[in-house]
Formats: sequence, C-alpha cells, structure tokens
Amino acid sequence: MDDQELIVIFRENGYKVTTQRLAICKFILSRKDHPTTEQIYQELRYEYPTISLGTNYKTLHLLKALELIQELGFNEGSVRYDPDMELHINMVCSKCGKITDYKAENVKKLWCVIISDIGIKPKGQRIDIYYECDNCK
Amino acid sequence: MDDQELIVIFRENGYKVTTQRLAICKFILSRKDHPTTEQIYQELRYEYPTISLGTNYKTLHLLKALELIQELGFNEGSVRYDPDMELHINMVCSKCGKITDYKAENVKKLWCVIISDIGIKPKGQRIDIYYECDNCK
DNA sequence: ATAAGTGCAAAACATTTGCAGGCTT
DNA sequence: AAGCCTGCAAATGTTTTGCACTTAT
Repeated sequence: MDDQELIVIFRENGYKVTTQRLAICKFILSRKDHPTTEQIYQELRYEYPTISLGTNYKTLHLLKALELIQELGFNEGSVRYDPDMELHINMVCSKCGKITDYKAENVKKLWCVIISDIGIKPKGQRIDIYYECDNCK
Repeated sequence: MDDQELIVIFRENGYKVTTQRLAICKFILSRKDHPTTEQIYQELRYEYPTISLGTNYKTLHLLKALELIQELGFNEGSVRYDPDMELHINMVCSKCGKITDYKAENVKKLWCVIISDIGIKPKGQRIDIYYECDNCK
C-alpha cells in the first residue's frame, strides 16, 4: 500500500493526514514479523525522535478500527500487530517468540470445511501453531 | 480430575499440596468459560477470603507449567485460562466476549491434514473464531 | 527442621486518559 | 478559524517481586 492509498483511506473516514500517522501506518503495514507496540515505538523514534507513545497507541487502534491490521494478544504480556488480514496461520516459535505467517490454498479450503461444519459466519479468526523454529532447535 | 489425582501430580513434580493450590486448581479445571485471573480471584474469595492475588497468579503459572491449563492472551488486556488441553476451537463472541469450545472429530482430521501440509511437529496450537453469539445478535 | 508456599505491599510494566498547544483542513 | 491531533505527564490496570511469617514434608 502506498502513501496515496493511505491518505485516501484516512480522508474518506474523516481522519486527518499527519506525518506521524503516515509514518506509523507505513511502518506497521510493511512489517511481516508482528512487532509489539514497544518495538514499533522504538524503531520509529530513530526517524521521528519526538513521536510519543500515546500517538503510537492511538494510531494502532485507529488502524485496527479501519481493519488494516490485526491485534494479537499473547500471554507474554504483549500485544503484537499483524498487517495480514487474510486467512493465515501464525507460526509462533515457543522458544524465541519469532512469528512467521503460513499461507496456503489448502489451508483455506480445509478451513472452509470446518466453518461450514460449525455452521456460523465468522467475523474473523486467529490460528496459531506453536513450534520450535529452525534457529532454536 | 479429582483431588487425589491432583495431589499425586503435585507431589510427583515436587510441589507441596496446600489448601490454596487445591482450591485454585479445582476451580479452574472445572470451568469451561475461560475466566480471567481477576474472575478466578474474586470467585475464590467467597470461599477463601484471605487468599491473595499473588498466590492466584503463581498457582496459575504453575498449572500452566504442568500443562494442565492453557493461557490465552486476548487484546482486551486480559489473559484467560482454558483447562481443555485437547485440540479445539475457541468460539469467541466479539460483542460480549463469551467463549465456548467447539470440538469435533472432523476438526481434528482436517487439522492433521494442515499440519502434515506444513510439515512441522507443533508443540501446541490455538484456534479462535470470532463471531456474534446467539444472545448478542 | 527445613524448605517451600502464603499474604501483603511495593515495584514494575503496559495501556489509557486529559489537556494545552500545534497542525490539517 | 475550527477542530482534530500531538506530545507530555498523570492515572489506571495488570502482573511480578520481595520479604517476613506460616505450613507441608
């Protein structure tokens, strides 16, 4: 997603376009490693030293409300953000905590079978697999 | 799981058997609604008015380490506990937050297919479906 | 008797909120 | 010009930690 698309989305939803918002949005939307709030804040401070934690939180909530990112609560006392809104599996290393996404056509098909078995219309889903990643084993 | 089984598990793992531990364990193991730490604490205080929050947290961590319960982080700023360690789907109402488990043979079969597709040995998994429950819609 | 567990209170974190000043529209 | 947005700081909420006392072994 480029700047222009983001700007249109903000304006269409009645939100102003600010430097901070663009920066936070572009940052999280480009990351595939599901960073925590703190990681996002710390990395943004390199380029925008005066950016505040509050703005960081508010903007992430905004992005969630706009359904551009997904919030994943973990039990390490952290919330992580995932810009992939499509059906996928979060592969979580139970040692180092690294998360990568797994996406495959077959997963989608099987998931559809499960959904129709249950007989409800989901608003969303979250699928985690905990394992030991290559680096850790 | 009855008292005797729990007592054996504690002793075998080198943990002492105390009134508080038994109470907290029996409570959470019997609950199917994935209560939060606070809910567990508040409910236990009716019967054990002097029980402390610290003990509550420590015992829940112990149970997690013994793999008797699962800790599910949500993004409402809460951690919930689930005594069902088998493969199942957490059906989470996105309005009222109520969680019920969905378990079916078919889910297990399909899950096995997904796992073998990915080609790793998972240590565990978490599957949530967000929807609107009957009461809320 | 000893070591581990409890309760309490303080400390450590994470997140939210309120508000004065600044920036987008 | 008006109102939303930002940065800061204080408030809130949750979880962890330290320690003296108690209890299980």
